[in-house]
Amino acid sequence: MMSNARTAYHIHDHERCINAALQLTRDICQKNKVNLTPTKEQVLKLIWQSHRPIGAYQIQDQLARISRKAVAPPTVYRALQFLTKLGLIHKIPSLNSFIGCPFPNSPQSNLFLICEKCGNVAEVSCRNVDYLLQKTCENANFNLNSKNIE
Amino acid sequence: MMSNARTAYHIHDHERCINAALQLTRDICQKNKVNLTPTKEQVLKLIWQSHRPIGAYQIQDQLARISRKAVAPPTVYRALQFLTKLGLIHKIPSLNSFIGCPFPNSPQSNLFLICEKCGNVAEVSCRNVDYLLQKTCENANFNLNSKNIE
DNA sequence: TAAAGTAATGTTATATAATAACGTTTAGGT
DNA sequence: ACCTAAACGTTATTATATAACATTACTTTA
Repeated sequence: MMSNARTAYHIHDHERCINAALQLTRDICQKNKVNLTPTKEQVLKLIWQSHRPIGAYQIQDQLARISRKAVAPPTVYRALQFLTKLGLIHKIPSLNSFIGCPFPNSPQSNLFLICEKCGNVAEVSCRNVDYLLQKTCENANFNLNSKNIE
Repeated sequence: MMSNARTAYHIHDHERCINAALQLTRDICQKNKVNLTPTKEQVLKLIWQSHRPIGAYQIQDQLARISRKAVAPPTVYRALQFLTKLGLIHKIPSLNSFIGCPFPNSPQSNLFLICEKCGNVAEVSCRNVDYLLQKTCENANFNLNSKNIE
């Protein structure tokens, strides 16, 4: 089982989280031959500023403040789509907000532990869960393509 | 394992689904000593018109047509909240829409199988899945209060 | 039955989230 | 310098959800 629950809910050196995410992001962009523009990188940083998911319009505000100019929603949503496609961030549908993926290279489990107290979200990747859900879907004659567990 | 996948994705006598849901709803309202008003019942019926989840504003349109008068969003959202609290319907966050619960009395699993082809949604209640998720959360030192699996 | 209380509904306005459509800029490649 | 494609900007609009307050309707009881 892979999880960032240990760090996500506890005090830790968050700079390391950010740096790790940035490094992974650069690697993955290079591998995929796509261009991580300043705006996109900034959006990623804003998402990684904490382990709390952030909404698109919060990102918009902060991005506008940092870049000292108006930012329209499409700018933000473009970056979000870009990052999502690469598996670098996830949308948490029930919160209409976005969280950085701590292990974008691993087979995506998309199992999120949302803390009701602090609002932080940890991600878990667990073979057992994946396997059981796969089996459960097969039982229902259902072909599992993607999943989201909150 | 409990599931309505057999019926949900196949041709069946849907009147039976609707009647069963209505009967269960009336029972549950009586048991909880709450008042199932005509509007609320109508909303439930609209949700149960198919196994495809329906959005609040689709409900609004149809409700307005049926009752031959304007219906504002709060009317719909109030009914939705009422039905949700009783476990009679569920919101599918990733679709911003609502689906009838086929077994509102059973311990809620909230595991939804969303068909990418037909859009129909089946619900599954499975002890194994519940148990494994519970365990997984415990491993992460996490106390599971509610879940949503799509 | 009148008054008071409470549950339900109506009404208006607004907040929040997301996308469509189209124009402009900009960074390489030739 | 010119072309092209990707990225970004701009304006407008659609979709989803809730806040705040007024009104109605039903119930209970003095």
